[in-house]
Amino acid sequence: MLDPRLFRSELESVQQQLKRRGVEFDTDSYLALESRRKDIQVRTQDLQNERNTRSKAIGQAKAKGEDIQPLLDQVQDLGDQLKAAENELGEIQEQLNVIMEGVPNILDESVPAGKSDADNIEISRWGELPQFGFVPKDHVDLGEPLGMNFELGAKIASARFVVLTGKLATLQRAIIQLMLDTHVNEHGYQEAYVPFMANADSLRGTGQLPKFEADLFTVKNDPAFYLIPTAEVPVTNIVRDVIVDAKQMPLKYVCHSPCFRSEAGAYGSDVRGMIRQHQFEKVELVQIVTPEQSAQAHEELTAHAEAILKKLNLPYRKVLLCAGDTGFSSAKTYDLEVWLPGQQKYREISSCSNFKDFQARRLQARWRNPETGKPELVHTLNGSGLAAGRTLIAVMENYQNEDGSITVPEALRSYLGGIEKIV
RNA sequence: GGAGAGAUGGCCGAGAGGCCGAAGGCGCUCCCCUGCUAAGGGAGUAUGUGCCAAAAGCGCAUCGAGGGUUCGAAUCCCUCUCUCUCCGCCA
Repeated sequence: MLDPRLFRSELESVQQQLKRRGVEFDTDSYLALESRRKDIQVRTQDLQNERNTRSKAIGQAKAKGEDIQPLLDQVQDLGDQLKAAENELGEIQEQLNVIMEGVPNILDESVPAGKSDADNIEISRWGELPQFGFVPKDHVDLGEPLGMNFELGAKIASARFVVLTGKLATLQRAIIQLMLDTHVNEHGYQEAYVPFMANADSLRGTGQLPKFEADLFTVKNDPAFYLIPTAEVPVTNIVRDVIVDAKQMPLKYVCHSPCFRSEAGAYGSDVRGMIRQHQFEKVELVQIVTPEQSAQAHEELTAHAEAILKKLNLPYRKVLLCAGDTGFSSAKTYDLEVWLPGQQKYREISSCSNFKDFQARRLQARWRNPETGKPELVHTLNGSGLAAGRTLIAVMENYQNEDGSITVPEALRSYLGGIEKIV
């Protein structure tokens, strides 16, 4: 959510900013609603003030033993007026809230113009594309003989689920372990274990609700739970309604979790293989920082995700998302795309975003600025470090041999009992 | 699942219809005193929000959440959530 004061004082500039995303903000209906809000709020508070003053007078008169009946007569219809005003105010504020919650974050200045992923800007490339003396297979063909089974996933649950058995399952676990160990031991993150279901308040805090409910799986319960689409949700909500001690900043959490996504809008895309699943494993990096730290923290966090790709010697490129492709809550996002020889394409394996104070405002996540002594909104950031399922795919495809075996990357061998090949 | 107790500011804790945005303590900040240290004295110290360009100022709201009773609710009533204790069940 953006600062409501920004709308009141710099409406035109906000409208211009939103245009960069291709969002047309209807200032007329906003202004009409806002001026009603002002009128009614002032009237409501005046009435409340009057009630408070008169009630106090009644109390004092009673204490002196005076007759309070005349005073009671004076306030007779005040209650009804007040209730009507309060109700009207509540309705208007609700309407304003719906509008405000539907407005995406203001983009960082450095975000390039553009409409779709075709306009994203490649920042850098790393690693050498592997050369094969044969036609490389994709992970589906490679995986089948090794224990990757989509039919079983469909039988047990539905399409877009997979069963991994044997060394492939272990390989994925090893990948997760390598990521966690690296981020904890080398990058200074604190490991977190969190609920994999979250309530509506938490989803609202990180921006998935109310706008993106269709992307979530709901668990029947009263009130409903949602399966987390990313560990970002529970981890970032650690600081919801919290004033963080300045000494503890920045807070850096790393969390492995399964992620559940309905992929409602993705019919027909990436139906083959493990690229786009309803359930996948991810190691997520979350940072809670002060506003002045966030730009640098964003670069660092992205580098932390890159470090995993480097350890695994997987070729990748770093992309700065353009205005049209940057997510709703994000001010600026880097994607890391790993090379998949089976597709002859770079595919997203990590998305690292700086949300600035957008999530923090919804979350009421604050820190106490020692300079002002006042609580101020924190900045939140997160990024995949990395998506484990896609990392598994990337390892399989980049490390494949002509006989269909997979060479285990050096960095993972200690996690796999020293074996060098999966056959 | 059953029985009981509870939820008040950064923390502890008083408060039982009006004098309560809330005593007292701890912590923290500033000042004074003391040659160090320890101790002592004084002042300050919730959050959100409206009017306002902003500050100042003046309001409004908030005592787990939501409803209700009342001229007036931290306080009375109802519903819910969470925490703790005991019993049962359980990885």
